[in-house]
Amino acid sequence: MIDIRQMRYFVAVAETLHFGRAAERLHISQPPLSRQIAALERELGVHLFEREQRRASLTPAGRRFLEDARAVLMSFDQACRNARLAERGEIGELSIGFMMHAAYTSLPALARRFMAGHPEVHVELREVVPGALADAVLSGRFDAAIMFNPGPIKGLETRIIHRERMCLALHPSHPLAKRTTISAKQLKGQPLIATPTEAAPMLREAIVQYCRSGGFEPTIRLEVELQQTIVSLVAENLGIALVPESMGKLGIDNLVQRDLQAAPAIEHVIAWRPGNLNPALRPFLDEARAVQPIQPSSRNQTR
Amino acid sequence: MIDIRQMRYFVAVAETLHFGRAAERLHISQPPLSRQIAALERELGVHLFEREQRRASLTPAGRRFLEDARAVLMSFDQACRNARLAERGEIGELSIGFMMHAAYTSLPALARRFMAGHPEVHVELREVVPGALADAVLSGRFDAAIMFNPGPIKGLETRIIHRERMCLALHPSHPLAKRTTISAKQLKGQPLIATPTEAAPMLREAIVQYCRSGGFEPTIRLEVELQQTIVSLVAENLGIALVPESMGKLGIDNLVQRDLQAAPAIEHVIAWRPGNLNPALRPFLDEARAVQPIQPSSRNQTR
DNA sequence: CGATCATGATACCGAAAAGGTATGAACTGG
DNA sequence: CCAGTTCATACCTTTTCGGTATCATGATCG
Repeated sequence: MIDIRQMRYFVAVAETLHFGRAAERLHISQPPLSRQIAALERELGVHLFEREQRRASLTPAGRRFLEDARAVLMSFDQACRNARLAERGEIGELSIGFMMHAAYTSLPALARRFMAGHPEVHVELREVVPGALADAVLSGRFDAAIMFNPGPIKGLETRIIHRERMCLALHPSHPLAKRTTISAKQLKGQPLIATPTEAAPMLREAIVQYCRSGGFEPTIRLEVELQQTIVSLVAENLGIALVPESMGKLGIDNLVQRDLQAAPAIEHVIAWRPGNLNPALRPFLDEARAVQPIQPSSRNQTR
Repeated sequence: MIDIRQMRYFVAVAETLHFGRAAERLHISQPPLSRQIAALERELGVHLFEREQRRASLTPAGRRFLEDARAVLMSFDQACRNARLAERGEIGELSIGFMMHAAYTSLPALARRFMAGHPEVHVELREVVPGALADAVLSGRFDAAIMFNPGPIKGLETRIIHRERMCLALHPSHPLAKRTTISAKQLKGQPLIATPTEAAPMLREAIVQYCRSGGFEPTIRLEVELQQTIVSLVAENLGIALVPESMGKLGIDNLVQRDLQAAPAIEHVIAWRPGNLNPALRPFLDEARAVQPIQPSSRNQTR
């Protein structure tokens, strides 16, 4: 009968694609590992690895099984942890990743509500650059994360919890600061400050798209990872930036914000891995429902 | 080390609360089972059962573990099945439960779209009385179901896919048939035909609520399980009924529908068990997103 | 109240399975 | 063609599992 150990062995081999190193990682010797994998393939009736010429690789069925096996192992381990935590009355620990923008918008209310309602849960909040959040949730590093809406990602469930418009941040002395509303065309030729694609892909994409709607490719003069740095640089008059409106809450001197015509909106979502058995996750997501953005669906839903 | 077999044993004992019968179900004798459970408790460091005087019962931690263990076992078995299916190129089988109302509204488009995009998936569609759907999904009988919105249910994720108003169905000769719009008050004293609470709790609830808003308790003269029967009986002039507007699509003779003032709306949701590893489920849910009801959230979401 | 029954735990044994070492087979690369 | 790498096989030892027999405890009933 197939058991969880064989799954662990399989994942180790699938991740290293090397029986020797996988065995090392599992603290067993190589021959038993080979035998267990062979037994697993025999019992499943499925070829998981392609063994051609000293190089192991996954078959399509193996890739499928790797995905599932990872999820099963995480659930399995979490189930054991849950039992121990439940025994001690600590219903759980919850680790939430978020990007800086959330710290000024949806996160504070959400965290406050949840922690008030669940005092026995230890909550870990950790700020990370937006681009790293999806992977961190998938790998189990975080139980949930607040990030820009990345569209559908395999293995992630998301729900929109905040939506805000972008605006233009600039130095008070900047010529464009005289206007109340600025159109995309007027940005042509202006030196922009923005995050690199890796740090916040969706935000960067929104900025580029908006510029294209004005008929030009944006000139990104400076790339910096942190949003705080972007606005400080704008306040130093080193360029202008398209930022979410909530950045105004930073209260930075020598910085003004102006409306954009047909301003692009950017959505914050809460993302989690379905199948995550952390008992504290579900109530947290339920709280997140309550802080949903201004959109009729949240009024109409009875849930 | 804890393994999947011990989890299976635990679930069997937890479900029967009887070591002897659990052992029988597992096709082993009782002593090894006792030993495995004891080992599991020792390795977890958690008391799962309260053994007092010939009666085994679950501790709170045991209940928690039972829930998780069931989910883990389902995922585990599905992972093995997935591997076999993937090997054969049949990416999957998907079984969908639905209530009769969905057959005239959201289901046809959804099923057609999904099957067109996933010809290799074998889809099983099965009609069931609405009240049985939630349990059928939780038990794994169906991968997903289309039902009336039951509000939050532990272990179920739901998404609204259809919303329609209720209307009044009556025989053309009925006095109320002369009016175009009927208020709740005017229904007072009228003999209603409706489903019993067990068959369609949410529908029944909506009807009762609407009558109360008219200041009276409804008189349900006839209770029948099937919606088709309800409208036939109305066509036989045995009473009137509050039914979803889409029932008109049945095209029944001697039946007319009239608008209700402040008509209650009833929502259809698609429900599934998060953690269900069936590879065909995710694409099906994605298709379901596309047939979301007339509500801004579906227009605004980029996903 | 004592005999009997029901139920889970313990003791002990043989069988199955897991892991370890040594070694073989197949391929690579100089 | 030989050394090196990498996975598979052979064989042995240890562990673990399930089975039978039996015990301890509390319930049930005449």
